[in-house]
Amino acid sequence: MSKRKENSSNSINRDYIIECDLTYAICLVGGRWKLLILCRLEEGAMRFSELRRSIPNITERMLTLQLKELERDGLVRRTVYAEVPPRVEYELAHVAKELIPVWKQLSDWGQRHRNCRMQAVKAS
Amino acid sequence: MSKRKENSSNSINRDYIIECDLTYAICLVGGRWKLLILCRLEEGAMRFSELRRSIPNITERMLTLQLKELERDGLVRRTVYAEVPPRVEYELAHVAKELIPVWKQLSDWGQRHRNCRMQAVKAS
DNA sequence: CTCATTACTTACAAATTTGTTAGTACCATA
DNA sequence: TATGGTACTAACAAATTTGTAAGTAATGAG
Repeated sequence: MSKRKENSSNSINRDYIIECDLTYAICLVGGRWKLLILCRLEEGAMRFSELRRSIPNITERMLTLQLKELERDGLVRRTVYAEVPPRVEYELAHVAKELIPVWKQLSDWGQRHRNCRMQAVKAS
Repeated sequence: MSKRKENSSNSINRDYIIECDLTYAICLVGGRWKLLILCRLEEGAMRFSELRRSIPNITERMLTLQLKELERDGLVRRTVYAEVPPRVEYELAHVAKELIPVWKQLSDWGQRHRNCRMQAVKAS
């Protein structure tokens, strides 16, 4: 999401894709780490380092990038406390909270789907 | 989704990501075109060429790729009719139909979010 | 015999996303 | 003075996704 080439077919298609409310929504929470981050914030605000520790595989760079995008897109609120060592907290914005029931359902569906698949594999 | 390098951190992280039911679900329908395709199939089966025409910007290659993945993941059923010229129809599998209400909600959320954003921009 | 249609496939290239490594500034503590 | 914690940033490289352009096989119509 850094530098994008304008007028590449690729970016033209991205623009086309987000005309649809559904794919627009998916773009906001898509990417490898975003929903994982959002889930962590469900219980309340967390510091950068807490998030980092709670998602072992993510790198600092990726966490920073994704948090920045989430903030830019209004899904996450960032609060800096003027302390030393620095303290920065992230929490779900209102719109993101509205999404919680939806991602619960998606998660349930994912679980069911996974089970179906496993059955299918067993049967073959 | 073609050749992947095993043991790259990238693919290790993908495996990690799909341990969570939610991100697993998102992976199944993620990618630029999948949900757009699934939406088209909501009303019933469609031929390859119909799909292609109904999504003007997609290339044949992308459509083929995404349909293959959707089929592999059990979201779409593919039926070949032994005719000439060939006729191949795609339709939502049962699991995918279960997802319809969820993507409706996501779509509604997307619309609301988009409106909020526009207001925010106007206000600034 | 030539052309058109359908549903693809292939080889390649461009663009984007993700990961690696090292570095920053601030201050507290040992 | 050296080290450690916090929340990052920057330069670079690797991996993956997406797009381009051309080609395939079967057959029917003209």
